Amino acid sequence: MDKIDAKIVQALQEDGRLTNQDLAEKIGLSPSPCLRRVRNLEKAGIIKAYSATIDQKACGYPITCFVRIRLSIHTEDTIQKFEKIVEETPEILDCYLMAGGSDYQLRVVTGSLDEYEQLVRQTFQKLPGISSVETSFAYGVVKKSRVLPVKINT
Amino acid sequence: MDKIDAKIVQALQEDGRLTNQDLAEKIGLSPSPCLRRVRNLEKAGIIKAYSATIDQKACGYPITCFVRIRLSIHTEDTIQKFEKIVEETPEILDCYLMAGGSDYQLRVVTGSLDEYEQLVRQTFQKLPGISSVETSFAYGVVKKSRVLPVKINT
DNA sequence: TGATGATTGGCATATTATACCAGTTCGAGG
DNA sequence: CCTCGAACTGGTATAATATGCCAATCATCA
Repeated sequence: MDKIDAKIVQALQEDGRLTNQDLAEKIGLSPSPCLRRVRNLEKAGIIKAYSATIDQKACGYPITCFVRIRLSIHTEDTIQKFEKIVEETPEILDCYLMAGGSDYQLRVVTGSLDEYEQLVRQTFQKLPGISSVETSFAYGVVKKSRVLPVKINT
Repeated sequence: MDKIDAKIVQALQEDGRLTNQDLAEKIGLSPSPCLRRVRNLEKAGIIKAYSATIDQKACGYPITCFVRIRLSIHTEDTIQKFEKIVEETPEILDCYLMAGGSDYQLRVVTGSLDEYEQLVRQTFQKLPGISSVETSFAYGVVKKSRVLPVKINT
Protein backbone atom coordinates (compact mmCIF):
# COMPACT_ATOMS: atom_id res chain seq x y z
CA MET A 1 0.00 0.00 0.00
CA ASP A 2 2.15 2.82 -1.29
CA LYS A 3 1.09 6.28 -2.24
CA ILE A 4 -0.23 5.26 -5.63
CA ASP A 5 -2.26 2.36 -4.24
CA ALA A 6 -3.76 4.71 -1.70
CA LYS A 7 -4.81 7.08 -4.46
CA ILE A 8 -6.37 4.22 -6.40
CA VAL A 9 -8.30 2.98 -3.39
CA GLN A 10 -9.45 6.48 -2.62
CA ALA A 11 -10.61 7.10 -6.16
CA LEU A 12 -12.43 3.79 -6.49
CA GLN A 13 -14.25 4.36 -3.24
CA GLU A 14 -15.48 7.68 -4.57
CA ASP A 15 -16.44 6.23 -7.93
CA GLY A 16 -16.39 2.49 -8.28
CA ARG A 17 -17.17 2.60 -11.98
CA LEU A 18 -14.26 4.75 -13.04
CA THR A 19 -12.83 3.42 -16.26
CA ASN A 20 -9.26 2.32 -16.00
CA GLN A 21 -8.24 5.11 -18.32
CA ASP A 22 -9.85 7.81 -16.23
CA LEU A 23 -8.47 6.27 -13.07
CA ALA A 24 -4.98 6.15 -14.57
CA GLU A 25 -5.19 9.78 -15.57
CA LYS A 26 -6.49 10.82 -12.18
CA ILE A 27 -3.65 9.17 -10.30
CA GLY A 28 -0.98 10.10 -12.83
CA LEU A 29 -0.06 6.76 -14.29
CA SER A 30 -0.55 5.13 -17.65
CA PRO A 31 -3.41 2.65 -18.02
CA SER A 32 -1.31 -0.53 -18.03
CA PRO A 33 0.36 -0.31 -14.63
CA CYS A 34 -2.79 1.21 -13.22
CA LEU A 35 -4.88 -1.77 -14.20
CA ARG A 36 -2.27 -4.12 -12.81
CA ARG A 37 -2.31 -2.37 -9.48
CA VAL A 38 -6.07 -2.53 -9.30
CA ARG A 39 -6.03 -6.26 -10.02
CA ASN A 40 -3.38 -6.77 -7.37
CA LEU A 41 -5.43 -4.87 -4.82
CA GLU A 42 -8.40 -7.06 -5.68
CA LYS A 43 -6.40 -10.27 -5.40
CA ALA A 44 -4.92 -9.17 -2.10
CA GLY A 45 -8.42 -8.64 -0.76
CA ILE A 46 -7.85 -4.96 -0.13
CA ILE A 47 -10.53 -4.10 -2.62
CA LYS A 48 -13.20 -6.50 -1.43
CA ALA A 49 -16.11 -5.68 -3.68
CA TYR A 50 -17.80 -3.13 -5.85
CA SER A 51 -21.35 -2.09 -5.34
CA ALA A 52 -24.01 0.41 -6.22
CA THR A 53 -25.40 2.61 -3.48
CA ILE A 54 -29.16 2.76 -3.59
CA ASP A 55 -31.72 5.22 -2.29
CA GLN A 56 -33.37 3.59 0.71
CA LYS A 57 -36.68 5.35 0.30
CA ALA A 58 -36.97 4.38 -3.33
CA CYS A 59 -36.58 0.76 -2.30
CA GLY A 60 -39.38 1.05 0.21
CA TYR A 61 -37.26 1.21 3.34
CA PRO A 62 -37.36 4.79 4.59
CA ILE A 63 -36.66 4.00 8.23
CA THR A 64 -33.31 3.09 9.74
CA CYS A 65 -32.98 1.91 13.28
CA PHE A 66 -30.32 0.58 15.55
CA VAL A 67 -31.09 -2.35 17.76
CA ARG A 68 -29.11 -3.49 20.74
CA ILE A 69 -29.72 -7.06 21.68
CA ARG A 70 -28.48 -8.82 24.77
CA LEU A 71 -28.36 -12.56 25.10
CA SER A 72 -29.04 -14.18 28.43
CA ILE A 73 -27.86 -17.62 27.40
CA HIS A 74 -24.45 -17.82 25.80
CA THR A 75 -24.27 -21.38 24.59
CA GLU A 76 -22.86 -22.09 21.16
CA ASP A 77 -26.30 -23.15 20.06
CA THR A 78 -28.00 -19.92 21.07
CA ILE A 79 -25.34 -17.82 19.43
CA GLN A 80 -25.42 -19.79 16.21
CA LYS A 81 -29.19 -19.63 15.95
CA PHE A 82 -29.10 -15.92 16.53
CA GLU A 83 -26.40 -15.25 14.01
CA LYS A 84 -28.08 -17.48 11.45
CA ILE A 85 -31.22 -15.39 11.67
CA VAL A 86 -29.19 -12.23 11.36
CA GLU A 87 -27.57 -13.60 8.25
CA GLU A 88 -30.84 -14.66 6.68
CA THR A 89 -32.77 -11.48 7.32
CA PRO A 90 -32.15 -8.98 4.53
CA GLU A 91 -33.48 -6.02 6.51
CA ILE A 92 -30.66 -6.52 8.99
CA LEU A 93 -27.81 -4.83 7.19
CA ASP A 94 -25.08 -4.83 9.80
CA CYS A 95 -24.47 -6.74 12.99
CA TYR A 96 -21.58 -6.00 15.33
CA LEU A 97 -20.56 -7.87 18.42
CA MET A 98 -19.97 -5.20 21.02
CA ALA A 99 -17.32 -5.15 23.67
CA GLY A 100 -18.32 -5.32 27.29
CA GLY A 101 -21.13 -7.75 27.75
CA SER A 102 -22.80 -9.96 25.21
CA ASP A 103 -24.39 -7.29 23.16
CA TYR A 104 -25.06 -7.19 19.52
CA GLN A 105 -25.76 -3.98 17.72
CA LEU A 106 -27.75 -4.21 14.50
CA ARG A 107 -28.57 -1.71 11.83
CA VAL A 108 -32.00 -2.49 10.47
CA VAL A 109 -34.09 -0.92 7.74
CA THR A 110 -37.83 -1.08 7.57
CA GLY A 111 -40.73 0.33 5.62
CA SER A 112 -42.78 1.36 8.61
CA LEU A 113 -43.13 0.93 12.33
CA ASP A 114 -45.66 -1.82 11.75
CA GLU A 115 -43.25 -3.71 9.57
CA TYR A 116 -40.58 -3.27 12.17
CA GLU A 117 -42.82 -4.71 14.83
CA GLN A 118 -43.58 -7.68 12.59
CA LEU A 119 -39.90 -8.20 11.97
CA VAL A 120 -38.99 -8.19 15.63
CA ARG A 121 -41.80 -10.59 16.45
CA GLN A 122 -40.99 -12.97 13.66
CA THR A 123 -37.31 -13.07 14.31
CA PHE A 124 -36.01 -12.27 17.75
CA GLN A 125 -38.98 -12.96 19.93
CA LYS A 126 -39.05 -16.50 18.63
CA LEU A 127 -35.51 -17.09 19.76
CA PRO A 128 -34.74 -18.33 23.24
CA GLY A 129 -32.01 -16.71 25.24
CA ILE A 130 -32.63 -13.08 24.38
CA SER A 131 -32.78 -10.94 27.45
CA SER A 132 -33.38 -7.51 25.95
CA VAL A 133 -34.05 -5.74 22.69
CA GLU A 134 -33.58 -1.98 22.66
CA THR A 135 -34.42 -0.02 19.54
CA SER A 136 -33.32 3.50 18.63
CA PHE A 137 -34.84 5.11 15.57
CA ALA A 138 -32.91 7.48 13.39
CA TYR A 139 -34.89 10.44 12.15
CA GLY A 140 -32.14 12.15 10.24
CA VAL A 141 -28.89 11.42 8.48
CA VAL A 142 -26.10 13.94 8.91
CA LYS A 143 -23.43 11.95 7.15
CA LYS A 144 -23.10 8.69 5.34
CA SER A 145 -19.67 8.16 3.89
CA ARG A 146 -18.59 5.44 1.52
CA VAL A 147 -14.97 6.53 1.66
CA LEU A 148 -12.65 5.15 4.29
CA PRO A 149 -9.43 7.08 4.79
CA VAL A 150 -6.27 5.23 3.78
CA LYS A 151 -2.95 5.12 5.58
CA ILE A 152 0.25 4.56 3.65
CA ASN A 153 2.52 1.81 4.88
CA THR A 154 5.48 1.54 2.56
CA MET B 1 -39.47 0.48 -9.93
CA ASP B 2 -40.92 -2.59 -11.60
CA LYS B 3 -39.68 -6.14 -11.37
CA ILE B 4 -36.89 -5.63 -13.87
CA ASP B 5 -35.61 -2.47 -12.18
CA ALA B 6 -35.59 -4.31 -8.89
CA LYS B 7 -33.46 -7.04 -10.40
CA ILE B 8 -31.06 -4.48 -11.82
CA VAL B 9 -30.72 -2.69 -8.52
CA GLN B 10 -30.21 -5.97 -6.74
CA ALA B 11 -27.55 -7.13 -9.16
CA LEU B 12 -25.66 -3.84 -9.13
CA GLN B 13 -25.60 -3.79 -5.37
CA GLU B 14 -24.04 -7.22 -5.40
CA ASP B 15 -21.55 -6.32 -8.11
CA GLY B 16 -21.28 -2.69 -9.04
CA ARG B 17 -18.87 -3.38 -11.88
CA LEU B 18 -21.03 -5.81 -13.79
CA THR B 19 -20.73 -5.08 -17.49
CA ASN B 20 -23.94 -4.08 -19.12
CA GLN B 21 -23.91 -7.26 -21.15
CA ASP B 22 -23.57 -9.51 -18.13
CA LEU B 23 -26.20 -7.52 -16.30
CA ALA B 24 -28.55 -7.79 -19.26
CA GLU B 25 -28.07 -11.52 -19.43
CA LYS B 26 -28.56 -11.92 -15.70
CA ILE B 27 -31.88 -10.11 -15.68
CA GLY B 28 -33.09 -11.57 -18.97
CA LEU B 29 -33.05 -8.55 -21.22
CA SER B 30 -30.97 -7.48 -24.17
CA PRO B 31 -28.18 -4.96 -23.57
CA SER B 32 -29.89 -1.91 -25.05
CA PRO B 33 -32.96 -1.63 -22.85
CA CYS B 34 -30.90 -2.79 -19.91
CA LEU B 35 -28.49 0.10 -20.27
CA ARG B 36 -31.33 2.53 -20.68
CA ARG B 37 -32.92 1.34 -17.47
CA VAL B 38 -29.68 1.68 -15.60
CA ARG B 39 -29.22 5.24 -16.86
CA ASN B 40 -32.78 6.08 -15.86
CA LEU B 41 -32.24 4.69 -12.38
CA GLU B 42 -29.12 6.84 -12.11
CA LYS B 43 -30.88 9.97 -13.32
CA ALA B 44 -33.78 9.36 -10.97
CA GLY B 45 -31.35 9.20 -8.09
CA ILE B 46 -32.33 5.65 -7.20
CA ILE B 47 -28.82 4.49 -7.95
CA LYS B 48 -26.93 7.17 -6.06
CA ALA B 49 -23.33 6.11 -6.52
CA TYR B 50 -20.94 3.29 -7.21
CA SER B 51 -18.07 2.49 -4.94
CA ALA B 52 -15.42 0.00 -4.04
CA THR B 53 -15.59 -1.67 -0.64
CA ILE B 54 -12.22 -1.66 1.06
CA ASP B 55 -10.68 -3.76 3.79
CA GLN B 56 -10.55 -1.60 6.89
CA LYS B 57 -7.50 -3.25 8.37
CA ALA B 58 -5.50 -2.88 5.19
CA CYS B 59 -6.19 0.83 5.31
CA GLY B 60 -4.91 1.08 8.85
CA TYR B 61 -8.27 1.34 10.59
CA PRO B 62 -8.91 -1.97 12.32
CA ILE B 63 -11.20 -0.63 15.02
CA THR B 64 -14.82 0.36 14.61
CA CYS B 65 -16.72 2.08 17.35
CA PHE B 66 -20.08 3.66 17.85
CA VAL B 67 -20.31 6.96 19.64
CA ARG B 68 -23.41 8.49 21.11
CA ILE B 69 -23.17 12.20 21.62
CA ARG B 70 -25.64 14.38 23.42
CA LEU B 71 -25.77 18.12 23.02
CA SER B 72 -26.67 20.28 25.95
CA ILE B 73 -27.07 23.47 23.95
CA HIS B 74 -29.31 23.28 20.93
CA THR B 75 -28.76 26.55 19.19
CA GLU B 76 -28.37 26.63 15.43
CA ASP B 77 -24.77 27.64 15.91
CA THR B 78 -23.87 24.70 18.12
CA ILE B 79 -25.54 22.24 15.81
CA GLN B 80 -23.89 23.66 12.73
CA LYS B 81 -20.44 23.61 14.29
CA PHE B 82 -20.93 20.04 15.38
CA GLU B 83 -22.17 18.85 12.03
CA LYS B 84 -19.39 20.70 10.25
CA ILE B 85 -16.81 18.81 12.24
CA VAL B 86 -18.59 15.55 11.54
CA GLU B 87 -18.52 16.33 7.85
CA GLU B 88 -14.84 17.25 7.86
CA THR B 89 -13.55 14.30 9.84
CA PRO B 90 -12.90 11.34 7.55
CA GLU B 91 -12.77 8.83 10.39
CA ILE B 92 -16.41 9.60 11.14
CA LEU B 93 -18.16 7.52 8.52
CA ASP B 94 -21.78 7.83 9.51
CA CYS B 95 -23.73 10.20 11.67
CA TYR B 96 -27.40 9.74 12.46
CA LEU B 97 -29.66 12.05 14.35
CA MET B 98 -31.52 9.85 16.78
CA ALA B 99 -35.13 10.13 17.85
CA GLY B 100 -35.93 10.96 21.43
CA GLY B 101 -33.55 13.55 22.75
CA SER B 102 -30.79 15.38 20.93
CA ASP B 103 -28.54 12.46 20.38
CA TYR B 104 -26.27 11.77 17.54
CA GLN B 105 -24.91 8.33 16.84
CA LEU B 106 -21.65 8.12 14.94
CA ARG B 107 -19.78 5.24 13.40
CA VAL B 108 -16.09 5.93 13.71
CA VAL B 109 -13.02 4.02 12.57
CA THR B 110 -9.65 4.30 14.17
CA GLY B 111 -6.23 2.71 14.07
CA SER B 112 -5.86 2.26 17.80
CA LEU B 113 -7.28 3.32 21.10
CA ASP B 114 -4.67 6.05 21.35
CA GLU B 115 -5.68 7.45 18.02
CA TYR B 116 -9.28 7.33 19.08
CA GLU B 117 -8.50 9.28 22.20
CA GLN B 118 -6.65 11.87 20.11
CA LEU B 119 -9.58 12.14 17.77
CA VAL B 120 -12.09 12.69 20.53
CA ARG B 121 -9.90 15.30 22.15
CA GLN B 122 -9.21 17.15 18.96
CA THR B 123 -12.77 17.21 17.78
CA PHE B 124 -15.57 16.93 20.28
CA GLN B 125 -13.94 18.08 23.45
CA LYS B 126 -13.13 21.37 21.78
CA LEU B 127 -16.75 22.00 21.00
CA PRO B 128 -19.01 23.78 23.44
CA GLY B 129 -22.41 22.40 24.19
CA ILE B 130 -21.62 18.70 24.33
CA SER B 131 -23.02 17.12 27.42
CA SER B 132 -21.91 13.52 26.98
CA VAL B 133 -19.87 11.25 24.75
CA GLU B 134 -20.42 7.52 25.13
CA THR B 135 -18.32 5.11 23.14
CA SER B 136 -19.00 1.44 22.41
CA PHE B 137 -16.29 -0.59 20.74
CA ALA B 138 -17.06 -3.38 18.32
CA TYR B 139 -14.86 -6.41 18.66
CA GLY B 140 -16.44 -8.53 16.00
CA VAL B 141 -18.48 -8.24 12.83
CA VAL B 142 -21.25 -10.76 12.31
CA LYS B 143 -22.69 -9.22 9.20
CA LYS B 144 -22.01 -6.29 6.95
CA SER B 145 -24.34 -6.17 3.99
CA ARG B 146 -24.06 -3.92 1.00
CA VAL B 147 -27.37 -5.10 -0.41
CA LEU B 148 -30.57 -3.42 0.53
CA PRO B 149 -33.74 -5.37 -0.21
CA VAL B 150 -35.97 -3.82 -2.87
CA LYS B 151 -39.74 -3.56 -2.89
CA ILE B 152 -41.63 -3.46 -6.15
CA ASN B 153 -44.10 -0.60 -6.60
CA THR B 154 -45.60 -0.81 -10.05
C1' DT C 1 -60.52 -3.17 -33.69
C1' DG C 2 -57.33 0.58 -34.41
C1' DA C 3 -54.33 4.10 -32.81
C1' DT C 4 -50.74 5.71 -29.70
C1' DG C 5 -46.94 5.71 -26.60
C1' DA C 6 -43.59 3.10 -24.36
C1' DT C 7 -40.41 -0.51 -24.51
C1' DT C 8 -37.60 -3.71 -26.84
C1' DG C 9 -33.78 -5.88 -29.80
C1' DG C 10 -30.24 -5.45 -33.26
C1' DC C 11 -26.68 -3.08 -35.53
C1' DA C 12 -22.71 0.22 -36.47
C1' DT C 13 -19.38 2.95 -34.32
C1' DA C 14 -16.72 4.73 -30.55
C1' DT C 15 -14.74 3.68 -26.29
C1' DT C 16 -12.46 0.67 -23.16
C1' DA C 17 -10.08 -3.55 -21.28
C1' DT C 18 -6.50 -6.71 -21.54
C1' DA C 19 -2.40 -9.34 -22.82
C1' DC C 20 2.13 -8.84 -24.36
C1' DC C 21 6.50 -6.52 -25.25
C1' DA C 22 10.48 -3.65 -24.59
C1' DG C 23 12.48 0.12 -21.92
C1' DT C 24 13.32 2.06 -17.31
C1' DT C 25 14.11 2.46 -12.46
C1' DC C 26 15.67 0.90 -8.10
C1' DG C 27 18.20 -1.79 -4.80
C1' DA C 28 21.45 -5.46 -3.42
C1' DG C 29 25.88 -7.34 -3.65
C1' DG C 30 30.34 -7.45 -5.22
C1' DC D 1 31.51 2.58 -8.50
C1' DC D 2 29.72 -0.98 -11.25
C1' DT D 3 26.78 -4.93 -12.43
C1' DC D 4 22.97 -7.72 -12.11
C1' DG D 5 18.22 -8.77 -11.33
C1' DA D 6 13.62 -7.92 -10.06
C1' DA D 7 9.87 -5.04 -10.22
C1' DC D 8 7.63 -1.55 -12.37
C1' DT D 9 6.37 1.37 -16.24
C1' DG D 10 4.49 2.81 -20.88
C1' DG D 11 3.06 1.62 -25.54
C1' DT D 12 0.60 -1.18 -28.83
C1' DA D 13 -2.55 -4.58 -31.00
C1' DT D 14 -6.55 -7.11 -30.32
C1' DA D 15 -10.70 -8.41 -28.00
C1' DA D 16 -14.55 -6.96 -25.38
C1' DT D 17 -17.80 -3.50 -24.19
C1' DA D 18 -20.66 0.81 -24.33
C1' DT D 19 -23.61 3.76 -26.73
C1' DG D 20 -26.61 6.01 -30.13
C1' DC D 21 -29.90 5.05 -33.64
C1' DC D 22 -33.63 2.60 -36.07
C1' DA D 23 -37.31 -0.53 -36.90
C1' DA D 24 -40.20 -3.93 -34.65
C1' DT D 25 -43.02 -5.35 -30.79
C1' DC D 26 -46.05 -4.87 -26.92
C1' DA D 27 -49.54 -2.90 -23.96
C1' DT D 28 -53.27 0.42 -23.25
C1' DC D 29 -57.26 2.80 -24.07
C1' DA D 30 -60.70 4.71 -26.83
